Amino acid sequence: MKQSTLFGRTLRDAPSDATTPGTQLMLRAAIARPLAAGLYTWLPLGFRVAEKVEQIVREEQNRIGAQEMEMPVLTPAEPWKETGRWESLEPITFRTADHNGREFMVSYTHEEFVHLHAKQEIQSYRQLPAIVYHFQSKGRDEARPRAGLLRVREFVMKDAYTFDADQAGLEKSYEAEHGAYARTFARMGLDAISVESDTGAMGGDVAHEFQVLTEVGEDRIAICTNCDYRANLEKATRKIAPQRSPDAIPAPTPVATPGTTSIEALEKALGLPASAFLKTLLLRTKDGVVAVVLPGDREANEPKQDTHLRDVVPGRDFGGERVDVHDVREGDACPRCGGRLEIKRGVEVGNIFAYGTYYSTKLDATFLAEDGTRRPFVGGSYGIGIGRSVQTIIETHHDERGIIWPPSVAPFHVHLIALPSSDPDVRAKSEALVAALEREHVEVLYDDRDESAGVKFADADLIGIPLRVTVSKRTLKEDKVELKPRARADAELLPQGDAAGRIAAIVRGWPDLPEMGNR
RNA sequence: CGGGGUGUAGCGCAGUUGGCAGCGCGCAGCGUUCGGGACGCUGAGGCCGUGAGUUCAAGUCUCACCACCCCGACCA
Repeated sequence: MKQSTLFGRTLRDAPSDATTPGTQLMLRAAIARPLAAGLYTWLPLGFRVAEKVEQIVREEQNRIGAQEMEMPVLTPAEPWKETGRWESLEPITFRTADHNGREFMVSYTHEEFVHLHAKQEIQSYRQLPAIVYHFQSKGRDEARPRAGLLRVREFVMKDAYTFDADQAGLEKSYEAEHGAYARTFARMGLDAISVESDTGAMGGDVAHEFQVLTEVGEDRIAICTNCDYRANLEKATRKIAPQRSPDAIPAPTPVATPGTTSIEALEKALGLPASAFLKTLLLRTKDGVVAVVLPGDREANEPKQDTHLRDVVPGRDFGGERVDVHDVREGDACPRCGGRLEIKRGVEVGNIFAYGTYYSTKLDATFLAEDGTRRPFVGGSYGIGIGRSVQTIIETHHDERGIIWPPSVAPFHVHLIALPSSDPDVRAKSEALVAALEREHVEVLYDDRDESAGVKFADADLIGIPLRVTVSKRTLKEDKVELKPRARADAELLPQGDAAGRIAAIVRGWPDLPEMGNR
């Protein structure tokens, strides 16, 4: 590929609204361009990366026996209505209707439809377990897209769906996907950790997110410094210190607190720490209004009342259901081992979710079991955001000059720089080397532009292809070419004659490369 | 959805009390350069986000709207 014809130019300055380092580099290196808020176009360089990320995901799904298929972007309303999601997803989905008024949703996910297919294609327990997956665009009407490709309104997601005959089967499939995810992210150079996550409003039993810890992440993860407990803050809990015995505390007495409507004000007025207070929040839920009582130092809402009670002990002085609805913070005790919890930011690059028979019972998706009864499929779904993964790779693989792609996902293997490209000899030798490398299936971006050395090197550092090969008048004088890995500071000179072979050997030695075929 | 910010050339920005719309980079042509974002000369490129209003005169003042970004809320 000649760089002079590349569609997409590098930018010396990042647009001023690009805030994260990765977003700035993504734009500067011509990976993708914004089209509207939360909508991005992959430029050729970025598209190549996205395809490699996809291919790695594909290979790891195939490895566990998952079968690739594809379901449409536009989905009919009726199945969504059967599961109740047509209504519940209303605020965050794009909808449309055809000319006859039939309603559609831009696919948000595909549980409903894959279940309908499973119902048709799988008749017997003998056909189970089954795992299918596809790569498909998802639409989400995010109120606030942010940070380049990290949070967008349309993105390609790999989503896989497992179908099993029973809970034990589901657990096996879930484990298989969990392992596939670990291999997938490791291959693309992402240090993703698996954390316990909230199963959402859908109920369900078990869910994990694969999180890459980075400052630009929008999720907060509680991590135990002592054991392997790791959970999204949405799900995280803590060990609560035992309470003092109620017997030591006198009966509650009213304390006048006119105008004191916040815990902060109470701390000042009564000279006690926030943790000494209880506060009540009224939450409007679909089942009516619910009162929640929390320790005063958790959350920041303001109960509106001008009298407070002193010496109140939960259980003794009031009743109610004990539920875990408070937040967890840095320094809290690990619920598992009592160790210290740290809070870190992370990007959720993937999630896996065992929902059991939630969808199959609603959609009447059943199979004939060994004992002759009809049973609902026991399922799970498993997502990986492709664009978000690419952006996260950039966020975690760069230096002050530019991107440093892991070889497995780099847009090209070699960036070959002719210096100067106006020199006929340099040009001829460069093109011969490009041809020799391509014969060895090495992917080469050939900088044939009539630019100064500074511009070419700066672009090479910015674009971040793993190997930089320089063919110049200077190196040719010694009958050599220069090889410099992007990730290292030092370069070496290779004899021109076996440069192609040496470089191809390095590329073949890289682990984790996806099988892209000839390109 | 609440709060804040920004809209001027492809990108980064300046534009004074309202008085001919500018700079740097990039782009085109010519020439000199050629190992870390070279230099000279010449040039192209603008619905100043949109619409009303005030004024002799609006990039600049007023109002409304739109878009984008940031914080929060919401959300796989």
